[in-house]
Amino acid sequence: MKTQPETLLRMPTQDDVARAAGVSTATVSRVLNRRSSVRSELQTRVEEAIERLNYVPHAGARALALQRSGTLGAIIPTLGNAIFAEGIDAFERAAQSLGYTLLLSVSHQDPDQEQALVIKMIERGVDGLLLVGNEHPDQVFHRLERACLRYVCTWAYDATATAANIGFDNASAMHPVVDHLVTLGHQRVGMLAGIVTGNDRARDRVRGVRERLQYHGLSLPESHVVQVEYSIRASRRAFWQAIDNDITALVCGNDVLAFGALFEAQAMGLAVPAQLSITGFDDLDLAAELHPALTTVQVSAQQMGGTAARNLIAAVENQAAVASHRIETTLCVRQSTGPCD
Amino acid sequence: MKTQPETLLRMPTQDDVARAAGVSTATVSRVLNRRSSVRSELQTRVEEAIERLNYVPHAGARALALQRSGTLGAIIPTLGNAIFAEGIDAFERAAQSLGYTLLLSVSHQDPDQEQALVIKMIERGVDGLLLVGNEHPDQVFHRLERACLRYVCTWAYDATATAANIGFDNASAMHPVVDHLVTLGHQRVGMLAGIVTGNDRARDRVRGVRERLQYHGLSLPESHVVQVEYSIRASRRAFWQAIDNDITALVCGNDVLAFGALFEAQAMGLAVPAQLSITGFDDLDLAAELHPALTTVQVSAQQMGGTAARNLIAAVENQAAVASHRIETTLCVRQSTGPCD
DNA sequence: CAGTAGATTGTATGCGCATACTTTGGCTAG
DNA sequence: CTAGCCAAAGTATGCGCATACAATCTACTG
Repeated sequence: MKTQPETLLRMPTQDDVARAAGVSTATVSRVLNRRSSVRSELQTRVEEAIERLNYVPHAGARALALQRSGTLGAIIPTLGNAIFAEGIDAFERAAQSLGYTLLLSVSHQDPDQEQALVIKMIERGVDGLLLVGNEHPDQVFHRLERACLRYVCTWAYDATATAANIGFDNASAMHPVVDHLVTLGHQRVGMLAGIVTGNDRARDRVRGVRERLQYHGLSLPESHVVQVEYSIRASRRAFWQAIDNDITALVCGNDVLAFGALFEAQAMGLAVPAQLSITGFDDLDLAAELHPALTTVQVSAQQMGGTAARNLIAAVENQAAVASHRIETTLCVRQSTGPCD
Repeated sequence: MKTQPETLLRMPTQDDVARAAGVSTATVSRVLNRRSSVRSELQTRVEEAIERLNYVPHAGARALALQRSGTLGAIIPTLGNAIFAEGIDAFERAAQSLGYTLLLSVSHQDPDQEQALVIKMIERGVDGLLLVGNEHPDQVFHRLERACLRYVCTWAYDATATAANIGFDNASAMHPVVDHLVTLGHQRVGMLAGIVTGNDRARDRVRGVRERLQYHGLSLPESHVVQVEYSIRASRRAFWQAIDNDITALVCGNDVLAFGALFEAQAMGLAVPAQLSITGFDDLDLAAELHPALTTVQVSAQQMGGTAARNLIAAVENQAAVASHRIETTLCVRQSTGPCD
């Protein structure tokens, strides 16, 4: 008694549902999209058929007909950095709650790669795109504009940027750090920075430290800035180079670098903060738990990711421009900083 | 002299390219897909037109015509856990290098949510799907089978599982840990475990510890197992409850819990490992940097993610079943474990 | 009771692409 | 010199869905 026509050979389509429910495909579509009234009897008949057949609409076909995909894209430098993972987690959550799916790609800090990924995203027809930082190849912006694709640059806030920004001012976020150190009496400050090439956030943080030191009549010579790859290991190795110039305070471009500096200092018997003050940036969970707990700049990646998703989606759905948003940062003073000598 | 017909109103289509190059759409398609020979003169004419118009193929339409989307999906519990972030990073990288794009969703440990996300993934027409763990609602498996969708369960390896597994045996990975502790003379062992509900990995780790202790003639009573949410903070709070039963060694279900235990012990003046040995699981970067460095189980999330992507894609492209793969784990003995008293 | 606005439902079309099938043109073998 | 063949290009169709438009049916209004 095998009378199933075509089992498993093909995913059921709207047409199959229509036939099973004894209605037209238009009615099925209407039930699915609730954009038009359908007699409740037919409604349930269709719903039952959908259930029975395990029907699932085909997003590709939908995108083709609707000219919208219901997806949001994100291109980030890496997932290895906890702060990006956290931001993307929030971005995905907000997107999901508004019915959008996340397309995620990782550029590994390579501009060419990033450009290729942007094209991929356009192909995929994402409705909105999240990028990290304001520094991208011109071609990237051209293509995005050309495709009329809404996008937002995150992790940075620059009032003069042409792109929508959702983030914080990486330079001025460093000012309170410097103020804090100067108040504690520090005069010779060094910096363990992230790699600056192609990374406006890292560069702006260095700039912020330098400009604020100058404001206080101090300086941050190039020789006092050491660039390090993002890892505790690398940071530990670079630590000695960074404190070469008998410095009393070390500002780190992010928490991971600060962790490395702290561990290395402790391992070598350099007392923190008695002999050296150390600061971080990001306020990762770990920062508050260490001994001494790390003085650092807190920034809500959660809020940033969530806002980015919501603003992008609002822009898409209202045919409007993406709204920029400045995220606040806060200096968390803990025990890794103390008075100079 | 404005003679551009329809600028920016519409993305260019294959048709526009064909017209611009003076060929048919079929030829454009052939150039794009290189599946059939085209005279080199036409080839370049088409390529120039593509370049000139900034043409980008529409993935939705492509998926519709090809019945394949060129995307891989992944549904993970959270990105907040560094080890998942690392695994997904590798998964994405491998997928990207083979021409696939990643669709990522986060279930936040909610089975209903997960099921809804699986349906979303089917809608999106992903060619393959990565799940975490072997424990999922029946409906999830039914739907995946029904959709003839290749999928793989990661972070676990169970030879008896029906689904393809790419991961490690969470229970036996714990055996060397127990052996190590027993060799050091520990008799009373406690465990700080992850929340076990709906999490077969966490449960298997507890089981592994228990069965191995029994193998050594020891035991792990329920009262010696404390379940904790994944965070240093939560771990610190639960620490005292966990070592209540004058235990000499504390096995933690993951590194983050171990970090919390270690910090709390140190903060309260409990010497590690002199008074208490602590072990972790995952071997996060931080584990090796702490003082004392953490004895933990190393597992290559990198390898797991990469293998998952490659096996999924191979299965898709060869119309074959997904190959399971067992990942090795290694016990890294460091300084957080020592002889009992 | 005829007529009509309004509510439902059905029909037909196009979204952009890949490809089966068809046509064209250049060659070779007989 | 011509039938026959192969390569290259074009034509036409369908993938699954949403929706404009057409058709039908309902319930009132005058």
